[in-house]
Amino acid sequence: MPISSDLLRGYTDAIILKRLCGEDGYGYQISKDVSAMSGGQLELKEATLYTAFRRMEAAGQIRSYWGDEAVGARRRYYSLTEAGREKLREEQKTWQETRQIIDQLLGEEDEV
Amino acid sequence: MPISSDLLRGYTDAIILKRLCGEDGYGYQISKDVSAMSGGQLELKEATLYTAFRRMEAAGQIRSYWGDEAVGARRRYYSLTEAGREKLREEQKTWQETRQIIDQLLGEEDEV
DNA sequence: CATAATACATTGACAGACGAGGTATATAGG
DNA sequence: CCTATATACCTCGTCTGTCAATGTATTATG
Repeated sequence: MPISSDLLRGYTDAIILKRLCGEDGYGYQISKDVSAMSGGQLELKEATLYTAFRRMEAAGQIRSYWGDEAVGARRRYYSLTEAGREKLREEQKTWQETRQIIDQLLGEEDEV
Repeated sequence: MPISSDLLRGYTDAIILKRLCGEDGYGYQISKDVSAMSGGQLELKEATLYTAFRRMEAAGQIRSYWGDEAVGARRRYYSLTEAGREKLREEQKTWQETRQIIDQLLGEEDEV
């Protein structure tokens, strides 16, 4: 049973930025990478993915360029900008805070 | 700087259910309790709160009744149903999984 | 007697997620 | 050769949760 995407709302961007942190990537690949990294539990839907790319490119957090594949379908690669790197740092910090608060507010399962 | 509620999206219900787990409560009180329990970092906005009450009551997770205050403004109290208790357990479990996945996908701040 | 705190509630706008639909290329199997 | 599958891109319209704005009423405080 995959994780409800509604619970991930707001973290899509951060997850993509983190993936782009090491090296550039393209949509389909990023989707598969994230899926693999979560043990198949999280799957970024295509519509969600491309919406995020548009949003982040408009915000100057990523840049895109077409790959020069000789064969196969064309790929649009994305790379992190300095603003994107900064955004990622912020998001990671926010996540730590958010995590702590929810932990505190939800308590332990055996307390119910 | 309070936590963006957009990052909490989907957890509002769970947070309220958890608060109602110990004893019944009314809107304004729950709002203040949650605020206090988060060290003032999370504030459930009124519109969000009442939307959540309607949603959860319709789903049979909570029940409501008017208090019998002799003085002061009337209060509508909410209590957890068995379905609500079950829902809370599920949400807590989901949170543990979600937390782990995001941790894994976002990595450490100093890795950026 | 005005202000603030308590306490309830609704409406309409906004933003993110995503199902459904579309395009095109390459490969493997029958 | 044809079909199915995988790769790879994209958009439109819908749904849902959040929240600013707005409204009501009661009680206490200065």
